[in-house]
Amino acid sequence: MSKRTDKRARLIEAADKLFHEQGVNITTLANIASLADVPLGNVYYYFKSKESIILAVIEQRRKLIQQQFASWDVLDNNKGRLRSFIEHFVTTSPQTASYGDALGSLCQELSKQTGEIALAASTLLKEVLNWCETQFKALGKGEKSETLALNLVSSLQGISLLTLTFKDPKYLEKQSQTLIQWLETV
Amino acid sequence: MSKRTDKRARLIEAADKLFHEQGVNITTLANIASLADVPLGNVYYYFKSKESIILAVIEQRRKLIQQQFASWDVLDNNKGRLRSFIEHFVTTSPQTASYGDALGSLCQELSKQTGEIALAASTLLKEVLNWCETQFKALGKGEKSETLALNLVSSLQGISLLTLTFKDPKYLEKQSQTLIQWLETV
DNA sequence: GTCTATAGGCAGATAGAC
DNA sequence: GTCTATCTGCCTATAGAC
Repeated sequence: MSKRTDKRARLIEAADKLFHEQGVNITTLANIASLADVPLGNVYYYFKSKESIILAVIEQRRKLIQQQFASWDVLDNNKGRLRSFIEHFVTTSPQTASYGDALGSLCQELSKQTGEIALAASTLLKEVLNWCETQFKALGKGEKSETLALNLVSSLQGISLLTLTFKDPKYLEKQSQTLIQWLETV
Repeated sequence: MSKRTDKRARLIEAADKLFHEQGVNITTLANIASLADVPLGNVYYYFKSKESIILAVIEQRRKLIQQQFASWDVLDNNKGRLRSFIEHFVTTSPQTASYGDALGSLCQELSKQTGEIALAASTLLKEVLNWCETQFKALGKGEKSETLALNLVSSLQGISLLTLTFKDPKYLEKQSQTLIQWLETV
């Protein structure tokens, strides 16, 4: 791996972490450069603007999401895939209590901006919805699959906001149990 | 009404609008002063800092929420109160598609900050949860009331995020219908 | 009470030596 | 490819005339 790739990757990783923990708008290029241990002026060799870093972070998140889905897609059990999706929210519930859901926070913040960035963020959430819909279809839910996917994703996003607001992972843990039970009844 | 009250109220109203439409962090005191038609330097006669404006906006939102609840509390029909709450989200769905839910956006953004402000925002959402729980108790749901309130509020907040992300009020409209049906079954 | 002018600091972005 | 120094502009906040 070349140095170019290495530093670039470190900057994206640092930006992703800070965007999640502090928010995109508050995070400065100096913050990112400092965390990535890259001199501020050097950032502009890898990214032409803050906006292009944001886009790179979105694409990084896309890869991460696709990897998670790929790791669950190998499961034989149809409902097990959706259970894994829900349980993943429990795994990250402490971070969610401190900083919110990474994807939800990003969409919330970027959707108020105009242009390319808001669109890019929305396609991320769309991929999540599509994957869930695919799982429900594999369960034979047919036309209902879209609605079920919408219910699942919005429920997890909503409880993530409450978990952040009240700074308590219990909200997410409890709602996940409810959703796993719900999964058996639909 | 004194001039003091008038200008102060205009500043709070302008800040509330801009915080919702752009986000708290992006909004500058110059933006607020301009929209309220108050000279920038004069803002500091009414508020000692940006933080104190944010707190004033939160308290303004609290009054608004309490007024809405009071207007629904006069309804005789127990379920009708909760239906009014849900239908209110439909009424504001176009704004939600553009700027997100006002309360949810505020909590999302402020919860990542430390200190007094995050706490103040969380008590707003808590009041909403408490009101819903009270309504479910009036319906005789007893111990289940807290869980039901949590389901209702998180579902509305989650779908508000999707509505914003995909810039389409339909998400909120559809989910509201689902929730009103759900209300009959619980 | 009101408003202009501006201080002081920090943001994004660039120039140019190495 | 790398990094220091810095430009330019905007932000919060203040000073002080009226």
